[in-house]
Amino acid sequence: MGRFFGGSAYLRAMAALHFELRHTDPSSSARAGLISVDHGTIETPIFMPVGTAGSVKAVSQQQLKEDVHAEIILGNTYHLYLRPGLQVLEQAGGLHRFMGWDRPILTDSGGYQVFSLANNRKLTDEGALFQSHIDGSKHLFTPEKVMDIQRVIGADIIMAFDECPPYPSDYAYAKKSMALTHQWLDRCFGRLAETPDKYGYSQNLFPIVQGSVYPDLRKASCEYITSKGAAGNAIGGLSVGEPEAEMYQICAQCCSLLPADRPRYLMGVGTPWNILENIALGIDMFDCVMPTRNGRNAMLFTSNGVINIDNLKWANDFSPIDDSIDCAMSNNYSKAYLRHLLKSKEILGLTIASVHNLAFYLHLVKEARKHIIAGDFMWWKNEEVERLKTRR
RNA sequence: GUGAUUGUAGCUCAGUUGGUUAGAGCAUCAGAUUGUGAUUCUGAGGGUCGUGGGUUCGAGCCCCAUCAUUCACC
Repeated sequence: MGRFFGGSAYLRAMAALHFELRHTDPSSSARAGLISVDHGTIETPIFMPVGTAGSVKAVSQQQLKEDVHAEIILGNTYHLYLRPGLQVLEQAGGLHRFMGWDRPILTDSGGYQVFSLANNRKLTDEGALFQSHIDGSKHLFTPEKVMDIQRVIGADIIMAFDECPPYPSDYAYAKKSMALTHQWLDRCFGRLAETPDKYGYSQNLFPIVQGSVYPDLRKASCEYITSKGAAGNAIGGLSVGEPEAEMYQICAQCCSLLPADRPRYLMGVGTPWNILENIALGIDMFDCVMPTRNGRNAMLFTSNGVINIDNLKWANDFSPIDDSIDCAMSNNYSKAYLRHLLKSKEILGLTIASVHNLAFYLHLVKEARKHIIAGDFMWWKNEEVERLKTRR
Protein backbone atom coordinates (compact mmCIF):
# COMPACT_ATOMS: atom_id res chain seq x y z
CA MET A 1 0.00 0.00 0.00
CA GLY A 2 2.65 2.46 1.05
CA ARG A 3 4.73 2.06 -2.06
CA PHE A 4 1.81 2.93 -4.27
CA PHE A 5 0.00 5.53 -2.27
CA GLY A 6 2.55 7.19 -0.08
CA GLY A 7 3.49 9.71 -2.77
CA SER A 8 3.88 13.41 -2.24
CA ALA A 9 0.55 14.17 -3.91
CA TYR A 10 -1.19 13.29 -0.69
CA LEU A 11 1.16 15.31 1.46
CA ARG A 12 1.00 18.52 -0.51
CA ALA A 13 -1.02 21.35 0.97
CA MET A 14 -4.61 21.33 -0.20
CA ALA A 15 -5.38 23.92 -2.85
CA ALA A 16 -8.32 24.69 -5.12
CA LEU A 17 -7.98 24.23 -8.87
CA HIS A 18 -5.76 26.80 -10.49
CA PHE A 19 -5.74 27.61 -14.20
CA GLU A 20 -2.85 29.35 -15.84
CA LEU A 21 -3.31 30.56 -19.39
CA ARG A 22 0.04 30.27 -21.14
CA HIS A 23 -0.66 31.09 -24.78
CA THR A 24 -3.58 32.35 -26.81
CA ASP A 25 -3.60 31.79 -30.56
CA PRO A 26 -3.82 35.15 -32.36
CA SER A 27 -5.72 33.73 -35.34
CA SER A 28 -8.32 31.70 -33.43
CA SER A 29 -9.65 31.27 -29.90
CA ALA A 30 -7.36 28.33 -29.17
CA ARG A 31 -5.43 28.43 -25.92
CA ALA A 32 -2.68 26.51 -24.18
CA GLY A 33 -2.73 26.43 -20.41
CA LEU A 34 -2.04 24.55 -17.22
CA ILE A 35 -4.64 23.18 -14.83
CA SER A 36 -3.30 22.44 -11.36
CA VAL A 37 -5.19 20.30 -8.86
CA ASP A 38 -3.89 18.46 -5.82
CA HIS A 39 -3.10 15.30 -7.77
CA GLY A 40 -1.03 17.06 -10.40
CA THR A 41 -0.81 19.51 -13.26
CA ILE A 42 -2.53 19.02 -16.61
CA GLU A 43 -1.39 20.62 -19.85
CA THR A 44 -4.29 21.93 -21.91
CA PRO A 45 -5.88 21.37 -24.30
CA ILE A 46 -6.36 17.88 -22.89
CA PHE A 47 -8.29 14.74 -23.69
CA MET A 48 -9.53 12.69 -20.73
CA PRO A 49 -10.04 8.94 -21.22
CA VAL A 50 -13.36 7.68 -19.88
CA GLY A 51 -13.17 5.13 -17.07
CA THR A 52 -16.83 4.79 -16.21
CA ALA A 53 -16.75 2.12 -13.52
CA GLY A 54 -13.29 2.74 -12.12
CA SER A 55 -11.60 1.34 -15.20
CA VAL A 56 -10.81 2.58 -18.68
CA LYS A 57 -12.18 -0.51 -20.37
CA ALA A 58 -9.46 -2.97 -21.44
CA VAL A 59 -6.63 -0.60 -20.37
CA SER A 60 -4.60 -0.88 -17.18
CA GLN A 61 -3.59 2.10 -15.07
CA GLN A 62 0.04 1.40 -15.93
CA GLN A 63 -0.77 1.45 -19.65
CA LEU A 64 -2.67 4.71 -19.17
CA LYS A 65 0.50 6.27 -17.82
CA GLU A 66 3.22 4.65 -19.89
CA ASP A 67 1.56 4.07 -23.27
CA VAL A 68 -1.40 6.45 -23.43
CA HIS A 69 0.26 9.28 -21.49
CA ALA A 70 -3.06 10.11 -19.84
CA GLU A 71 -2.90 13.04 -17.45
CA ILE A 72 -6.45 12.82 -16.08
CA ILE A 73 -9.23 10.26 -16.41
CA LEU A 74 -12.98 10.16 -15.85
CA GLY A 75 -15.16 8.15 -13.53
CA ASN A 76 -18.94 8.04 -13.36
CA THR A 77 -20.98 8.80 -10.26
CA TYR A 78 -24.00 6.77 -11.31
CA HIS A 79 -22.06 3.62 -12.08
CA LEU A 80 -19.69 3.78 -9.10
CA TYR A 81 -22.60 4.43 -6.75
CA LEU A 82 -24.35 1.28 -7.95
CA ARG A 83 -21.12 -0.75 -7.97
CA PRO A 84 -19.03 -1.11 -5.87
CA GLY A 85 -21.14 1.31 -3.79
CA LEU A 86 -20.30 4.00 -1.29
CA GLN A 87 -19.32 1.73 1.58
CA VAL A 88 -16.47 0.15 -0.40
CA LEU A 89 -15.32 3.43 -1.92
CA GLU A 90 -15.26 5.16 1.45
CA GLN A 91 -13.40 2.34 3.12
CA ALA A 92 -10.92 2.28 0.23
CA GLY A 93 -10.21 5.95 0.89
CA GLY A 94 -11.73 7.20 -2.35
CA LEU A 95 -11.46 6.25 -6.01
CA HIS A 96 -7.78 7.21 -6.44
CA ARG A 97 -6.65 4.71 -3.83
CA PHE A 98 -9.26 2.13 -4.80
CA MET A 99 -8.09 1.96 -8.40
CA GLY A 100 -4.44 2.79 -7.85
CA TRP A 101 -4.38 6.00 -9.87
CA ASP A 102 -2.54 8.95 -8.34
CA ARG A 103 -3.12 11.46 -11.11
CA PRO A 104 -6.19 13.72 -11.36
CA ILE A 105 -9.69 12.28 -11.77
CA LEU A 106 -12.90 13.94 -12.92
CA THR A 107 -16.27 12.38 -12.18
CA ASP A 108 -19.36 12.91 -14.25
CA SER A 109 -22.43 13.40 -12.09
CA GLY A 110 -24.81 10.89 -13.62
CA GLY A 111 -26.68 13.69 -15.36
CA TYR A 112 -26.01 12.06 -18.70
CA GLN A 113 -27.46 8.81 -17.40
CA VAL A 114 -30.71 10.67 -16.72
CA PHE A 115 -30.73 11.17 -20.46
CA SER A 116 -29.37 7.83 -21.64
CA LEU A 117 -31.49 5.77 -19.24
CA ALA A 118 -34.58 7.80 -20.05
CA ASN A 119 -36.79 4.70 -20.17
CA ASN A 120 -36.53 4.16 -16.46
CA ARG A 121 -36.45 7.67 -15.13
CA LYS A 122 -38.82 10.01 -13.44
CA LEU A 123 -37.77 13.64 -13.28
CA THR A 124 -39.08 16.02 -10.65
CA ASP A 125 -37.89 19.31 -9.22
CA GLU A 126 -36.55 17.31 -6.31
CA GLY A 127 -34.32 15.12 -8.48
CA ALA A 128 -34.30 12.08 -10.74
CA LEU A 129 -35.72 8.69 -9.84
CA PHE A 130 -33.70 5.98 -11.56
CA GLN A 131 -34.11 2.29 -11.79
CA SER A 132 -30.82 0.44 -11.56
CA HIS A 133 -29.89 -1.34 -14.78
CA ILE A 134 -28.21 -4.00 -12.63
CA ASP A 135 -30.97 -5.17 -10.30
CA GLY A 136 -33.93 -2.91 -11.03
CA SER A 137 -33.76 -1.26 -7.61
CA LYS A 138 -34.98 2.33 -7.42
CA HIS A 139 -32.78 5.24 -6.40
CA LEU A 140 -33.46 8.94 -6.04
CA PHE A 141 -30.67 11.22 -7.20
CA THR A 142 -30.96 14.74 -5.92
CA PRO A 143 -28.27 17.40 -6.41
CA GLU A 144 -27.40 17.02 -2.72
CA LYS A 145 -27.16 13.25 -2.97
CA VAL A 146 -24.97 13.47 -6.06
CA MET A 147 -22.60 15.89 -4.29
CA ASP A 148 -22.42 13.55 -1.30
CA ILE A 149 -21.59 10.61 -3.57
CA GLN A 150 -18.92 12.60 -5.37
CA ARG A 151 -17.43 13.53 -1.99
CA VAL A 152 -17.07 9.83 -1.24
CA ILE A 153 -15.61 9.05 -4.67
CA GLY A 154 -13.24 11.95 -4.16
CA ALA A 155 -12.46 13.13 -7.70
CA ASP A 156 -10.42 16.32 -8.14
CA ILE A 157 -13.01 17.78 -10.47
CA ILE A 158 -16.67 16.96 -9.93
CA MET A 159 -19.60 17.81 -12.15
CA ALA A 160 -22.90 19.46 -11.32
CA PHE A 161 -26.00 17.31 -11.51
CA ASP A 162 -27.75 18.43 -14.69
CA GLU A 163 -30.27 17.26 -17.21
CA CYS A 164 -28.94 16.61 -20.70
CA PRO A 165 -31.93 17.13 -23.00
CA PRO A 166 -32.07 14.99 -26.13
CA TYR A 167 -31.74 16.29 -29.68
CA PRO A 168 -34.02 17.50 -30.97
CA SER A 169 -35.79 19.13 -28.05
CA ASP A 170 -38.43 21.78 -28.61
CA TYR A 171 -37.80 25.24 -27.26
CA ALA A 172 -40.25 24.97 -24.37
CA TYR A 173 -38.74 21.72 -23.14
CA ALA A 174 -35.17 22.98 -23.54
CA LYS A 175 -36.02 26.12 -21.57
CA LYS A 176 -37.68 24.22 -18.76
CA SER A 177 -34.85 21.72 -18.64
CA MET A 178 -32.26 24.47 -18.50
CA ALA A 179 -34.11 26.16 -15.63
CA LEU A 180 -34.12 22.85 -13.75
CA THR A 181 -30.37 22.42 -14.35
CA HIS A 182 -29.80 25.95 -12.99
CA GLN A 183 -31.89 25.26 -9.88
CA TRP A 184 -30.03 22.04 -9.30
CA LEU A 185 -26.73 23.91 -9.72
CA ASP A 186 -27.55 26.22 -6.81
CA ARG A 187 -28.29 23.19 -4.67
CA CYS A 188 -25.02 21.52 -5.76
CA PHE A 189 -22.97 24.54 -4.68
CA GLY A 190 -25.02 24.79 -1.48
CA ARG A 191 -24.38 21.20 -0.52
CA LEU A 192 -20.72 21.33 -1.44
CA ALA A 193 -20.22 24.35 0.84
CA GLU A 194 -21.78 22.42 3.74
CA THR A 195 -19.53 19.36 3.35
CA PRO A 196 -15.76 19.16 3.80
CA ASP A 197 -13.25 17.53 1.47
CA LYS A 198 -12.91 13.97 2.73
CA TYR A 199 -9.45 12.81 1.85
CA GLY A 200 -7.10 15.75 2.40
CA TYR A 201 -7.20 17.22 -1.09
CA SER A 202 -9.61 19.67 -2.64
CA GLN A 203 -12.53 18.98 -4.96
CA ASN A 204 -13.67 21.48 -7.57
CA LEU A 205 -17.21 21.71 -8.90
CA PHE A 206 -17.75 22.54 -12.57
CA PRO A 207 -21.22 23.79 -13.57
CA ILE A 208 -22.67 22.81 -16.94
CA VAL A 209 -24.14 25.07 -19.60
CA GLN A 210 -27.31 23.71 -21.21
CA GLY A 211 -29.92 25.24 -23.54
CA SER A 212 -29.95 22.75 -26.42
CA VAL A 213 -29.40 24.44 -29.82
CA TYR A 214 -31.17 27.70 -28.94
CA PRO A 215 -28.75 30.66 -28.84
CA ASP A 216 -30.82 32.76 -26.45
CA LEU A 217 -31.06 29.86 -24.00
CA ARG A 218 -27.34 29.16 -24.32
CA LYS A 219 -26.63 32.83 -23.67
CA ALA A 220 -28.83 32.84 -20.58
CA SER A 221 -27.23 29.63 -19.37
CA CYS A 222 -23.69 30.91 -19.90
CA GLU A 223 -24.49 34.06 -17.95
CA TYR A 224 -26.04 32.11 -15.12
CA ILE A 225 -23.15 29.65 -14.97
CA THR A 226 -20.57 32.43 -15.13
CA SER A 227 -22.21 34.20 -12.20
CA LYS A 228 -21.29 31.23 -10.02
CA GLY A 229 -17.59 32.00 -10.37
CA ALA A 230 -16.63 28.33 -10.59
CA ALA A 231 -13.02 27.23 -11.06
CA GLY A 232 -13.96 25.79 -14.45
CA ASN A 233 -17.02 25.55 -16.67
CA ALA A 234 -18.48 22.82 -18.82
CA ILE A 235 -20.64 22.81 -21.92
CA GLY A 236 -23.13 19.96 -21.99
CA GLY A 237 -25.95 18.85 -24.22
CA LEU A 238 -23.88 18.77 -27.41
CA SER A 239 -22.84 15.85 -29.60
CA VAL A 240 -26.19 14.27 -28.91
CA GLY A 241 -27.13 13.89 -32.58
CA GLU A 242 -27.17 17.47 -33.89
CA PRO A 243 -25.27 18.29 -37.11
CA GLU A 244 -21.60 19.07 -36.55
CA ALA A 245 -22.00 22.61 -37.84
CA GLU A 246 -24.63 23.26 -35.19
CA MET A 247 -22.37 21.89 -32.47
CA TYR A 248 -19.55 24.22 -33.58
CA GLN A 249 -21.87 27.23 -33.65
CA ILE A 250 -23.20 26.64 -30.16
CA CYS A 251 -19.74 25.84 -28.85
CA ALA A 252 -18.30 29.04 -30.35
CA GLN A 253 -21.07 31.08 -28.78
CA CYS A 254 -20.57 29.49 -25.35
CA CYS A 255 -16.80 29.95 -25.48
CA SER A 256 -17.24 33.62 -26.25
CA LEU A 257 -19.50 34.03 -23.22
CA LEU A 258 -17.72 31.90 -20.63
CA PRO A 259 -14.81 33.47 -18.69
CA ALA A 260 -11.46 33.29 -20.48
CA ASP A 261 -9.47 32.81 -17.31
CA ARG A 262 -11.15 29.50 -16.42
CA PRO A 263 -10.88 26.16 -18.22
CA ARG A 264 -13.71 25.25 -20.57
CA TYR A 265 -14.75 21.63 -20.80
CA LEU A 266 -16.82 20.33 -23.72
CA MET A 267 -18.50 17.18 -22.51
CA GLY A 268 -18.66 14.03 -24.60
CA VAL A 269 -16.82 15.26 -27.69
CA GLY A 270 -15.77 13.67 -29.96
CA THR A 271 -14.04 12.63 -33.17
CA PRO A 272 -10.42 13.77 -33.65
CA TRP A 273 -11.55 16.49 -36.06
CA ASN A 274 -14.31 17.58 -33.64
CA ILE A 275 -11.62 18.03 -31.02
CA LEU A 276 -9.36 20.16 -33.23
CA GLU A 277 -12.26 22.33 -34.38
CA ASN A 278 -13.43 22.87 -30.81
CA ILE A 279 -9.91 23.66 -29.61
CA ALA A 280 -9.94 26.42 -32.22
CA LEU A 281 -13.15 27.72 -30.64
CA GLY A 282 -11.60 27.91 -27.17
CA ILE A 283 -12.22 24.52 -25.51
CA ASP A 284 -9.55 23.24 -23.11
CA MET A 285 -10.88 19.86 -21.97
CA PHE A 286 -12.55 16.94 -23.73
CA ASP A 287 -13.77 13.47 -22.88
CA CYS A 288 -15.35 10.87 -25.10
CA VAL A 289 -15.95 7.14 -25.15
CA MET A 290 -15.22 7.02 -28.86
CA PRO A 291 -11.55 6.01 -28.77
CA THR A 292 -12.29 3.13 -26.40
CA ARG A 293 -15.75 2.00 -27.50
CA ASN A 294 -15.09 2.36 -31.21
CA GLY A 295 -11.64 0.87 -30.77
CA ARG A 296 -13.14 -2.25 -29.23
CA ASN A 297 -15.35 -2.40 -32.30
CA ALA A 298 -12.47 -2.17 -34.79
CA MET A 299 -12.51 1.56 -35.60
CA LEU A 300 -9.03 2.99 -35.38
CA PHE A 301 -8.11 6.67 -35.45
CA THR A 302 -4.65 7.18 -36.91
CA SER A 303 -2.39 9.96 -38.19
CA ASN A 304 -3.50 9.03 -41.71
CA GLY A 305 -7.22 8.81 -41.11
CA VAL A 306 -9.88 6.40 -39.98
CA ILE A 307 -9.40 2.65 -40.39
CA ASN A 308 -11.94 -0.13 -40.01
CA ILE A 309 -9.39 -2.76 -39.06
CA ASP A 310 -12.04 -5.46 -39.54
CA ASN A 311 -11.93 -4.88 -43.29
CA LEU A 312 -10.40 -7.63 -45.41
CA LYS A 313 -7.92 -5.24 -46.98
CA TRP A 314 -5.85 -5.17 -43.77
CA ALA A 315 -5.51 -8.96 -43.51
CA ASN A 316 -2.01 -8.93 -45.00
CA ASP A 317 -0.90 -5.45 -44.01
CA PHE A 318 2.03 -6.02 -41.67
CA SER A 319 2.87 -2.35 -41.27
CA PRO A 320 2.58 -0.80 -37.79
CA ILE A 321 -0.83 0.40 -36.62
CA ASP A 322 0.65 3.89 -36.41
CA ASP A 323 4.37 4.61 -36.26
CA SER A 324 4.13 8.39 -35.98
CA ILE A 325 2.96 8.55 -32.36
CA ASP A 326 4.76 7.78 -29.12
CA CYS A 327 3.12 4.47 -28.19
CA ALA A 328 4.88 1.12 -28.19
CA MET A 329 1.69 -0.80 -28.96
CA SER A 330 0.90 1.38 -31.99
CA ASN A 331 4.50 1.14 -33.20
CA ASN A 332 5.16 -2.55 -32.63
CA TYR A 333 1.96 -4.39 -33.52
CA SER A 334 0.87 -4.66 -37.13
CA LYS A 335 -2.52 -3.95 -38.62
CA ALA A 336 -2.80 -7.57 -39.77
CA TYR A 337 -2.10 -8.83 -36.25
CA LEU A 338 -4.59 -6.49 -34.61
CA ARG A 339 -7.19 -7.47 -37.21
CA HIS A 340 -6.57 -11.11 -36.42
CA LEU A 341 -6.93 -10.51 -32.67
CA LEU A 342 -10.19 -8.60 -33.01
CA LYS A 343 -11.60 -11.11 -35.51
CA SER A 344 -10.69 -13.93 -33.13
CA LYS A 345 -12.12 -12.03 -30.17
CA GLU A 346 -8.81 -12.24 -28.39
CA ILE A 347 -8.76 -10.06 -25.29
CA LEU A 348 -5.42 -8.53 -26.25
CA GLY A 349 -7.10 -7.05 -29.34
CA LEU A 350 -9.40 -4.90 -27.19
CA THR A 351 -6.41 -3.63 -25.26
CA ILE A 352 -4.24 -2.80 -28.28
CA ALA A 353 -7.09 -1.04 -30.08
CA SER A 354 -8.06 0.95 -26.98
CA VAL A 355 -4.50 1.87 -26.04
CA HIS A 356 -3.69 2.92 -29.60
CA ASN A 357 -6.79 5.09 -30.00
CA LEU A 358 -6.27 6.76 -26.63
CA ALA A 359 -2.58 7.31 -27.30
CA PHE A 360 -3.54 8.85 -30.62
CA TYR A 361 -6.03 11.21 -28.97
CA LEU A 362 -3.47 12.28 -26.38
CA HIS A 363 -0.88 12.70 -29.14
CA LEU A 364 -3.34 14.87 -31.06
CA VAL A 365 -4.05 17.30 -28.21
CA LYS A 366 -0.33 17.52 -27.42
CA GLU A 367 0.40 18.39 -31.05
CA ALA A 368 -2.36 20.98 -30.91
CA ARG A 369 -0.75 22.50 -27.82
CA LYS A 370 2.65 22.65 -29.55
CA HIS A 371 1.18 24.43 -32.55
CA ILE A 372 -0.76 26.89 -30.38
CA ILE A 373 2.50 27.75 -28.64
CA ALA A 374 4.39 27.85 -31.95
CA GLY A 375 1.77 30.19 -33.40
CA ASP A 376 0.79 28.16 -36.49
CA PHE A 377 -2.22 26.37 -35.01
CA MET A 378 -4.87 27.27 -37.58
CA TRP A 379 -2.68 26.40 -40.54
CA TRP A 380 -1.80 23.05 -38.96
CA LYS A 381 -5.38 22.36 -37.81
CA ASN A 382 -6.89 22.85 -41.26
CA GLU A 383 -4.44 20.44 -42.87
CA GLU A 384 -4.84 17.95 -40.07
CA VAL A 385 -8.66 17.90 -40.07
CA GLU A 386 -8.74 16.86 -43.72
CA ARG A 387 -6.31 14.04 -43.15
CA LEU A 388 -7.95 12.78 -39.96
CA LYS A 389 -11.34 12.51 -41.63
CA THR A 390 -10.03 10.39 -44.51
CA ARG A 391 -11.50 6.90 -44.61
CA ARG A 392 -8.82 4.41 -45.44
C1' G B 1 -21.43 -58.98 -47.35
C1' U B 2 -26.29 -58.04 -44.42
C1' G B 3 -29.28 -54.63 -41.72
C1' A B 4 -30.00 -49.88 -40.15
C1' U B 5 -28.67 -44.48 -40.10
C1' U B 6 -27.83 -39.75 -42.10
C1' G B 7 -27.08 -36.63 -46.63
C1' U B 8 -30.44 -29.07 -46.78
C1' A B 9 -25.58 -22.31 -46.90
C1' G B 10 -18.37 -22.53 -45.43
C1' C B 11 -19.79 -25.29 -40.36
C1' U B 12 -23.76 -27.25 -36.93
C1' C B 13 -28.68 -27.96 -37.82
C1' A B 14 -34.47 -26.55 -38.32
C1' G B 15 -37.95 -27.45 -42.11
C1' U B 16 -45.46 -29.01 -39.84
C1' U B 17 -50.25 -33.58 -43.25
C1' G B 18 -46.66 -32.66 -49.89
C1' G B 19 -48.59 -26.13 -50.89
C1' U B 20 -46.09 -18.74 -52.28
C1' U B 21 -39.57 -16.60 -53.25
C1' A B 22 -36.24 -23.20 -48.39
C1' G B 23 -34.83 -20.75 -42.70
C1' A B 24 -31.72 -20.17 -37.95
C1' G B 25 -27.15 -19.91 -35.17
C1' C B 26 -22.07 -19.53 -36.04
C1' A B 27 -18.60 -18.04 -39.87
C1' U B 28 -17.74 -14.47 -44.06
C1' C B 29 -18.33 -9.37 -46.00
C1' A B 30 -19.78 -4.37 -44.89
C1' G B 31 -22.04 -0.33 -41.91
C1' A B 32 -23.08 2.10 -37.11
C1' U B 33 -21.08 3.89 -32.41
C1' U B 34 -19.68 11.28 -29.44
C1' G B 35 -20.43 13.39 -20.45
C1' U B 36 -19.99 3.85 -21.91
C1' G B 37 -26.66 -0.10 -19.84
C1' A B 38 -21.52 -1.51 -25.78
C1' U B 39 -17.23 -8.70 -26.05
C1' U B 40 -22.82 -4.31 -28.61
C1' C B 41 -26.24 -3.11 -32.66
C1' U B 42 -27.73 -3.07 -38.05
C1' G B 43 -27.43 -4.83 -42.94
C1' A B 44 -25.62 -7.89 -47.04
C1' G B 45 -23.75 -12.03 -49.78
C1' G B 46 -24.01 -17.22 -49.74
C1' G B 47 -28.36 -23.20 -51.53
C1' U B 48 -29.23 -27.43 -58.65
C1' C B 49 -32.09 -29.55 -50.66
C1' G B 50 -25.95 -35.92 -52.48
C1' U B 51 -27.09 -37.69 -57.75
C1' G B 52 -30.55 -39.78 -61.46
C1' G B 53 -35.40 -41.16 -62.43
C1' G B 54 -40.72 -41.64 -60.92
C1' U B 55 -45.71 -40.28 -58.63
C1' U B 56 -48.46 -35.57 -58.28
C1' C B 57 -51.66 -29.58 -60.46
C1' G B 58 -47.40 -29.08 -57.05
C1' A B 59 -41.68 -32.76 -54.02
C1' G B 60 -36.55 -30.69 -49.27
C1' C B 61 -40.72 -34.00 -47.67
C1' C B 62 -43.70 -39.80 -50.97
C1' C B 63 -41.62 -44.14 -54.33
C1' C B 64 -37.34 -46.59 -57.06
C1' A B 65 -32.25 -46.72 -58.22
C1' U B 66 -27.48 -45.07 -57.21
C1' C B 67 -23.33 -42.69 -54.55
C1' A B 68 -21.44 -41.15 -49.95
C1' U B 69 -21.69 -41.26 -44.38
C1' U B 70 -22.00 -43.41 -39.63
C1' C B 71 -23.24 -47.54 -36.60
C1' A B 72 -24.35 -52.64 -35.61
C1' C B 73 -23.92 -57.68 -36.99
C1' C B 74 -21.56 -61.54 -40.01
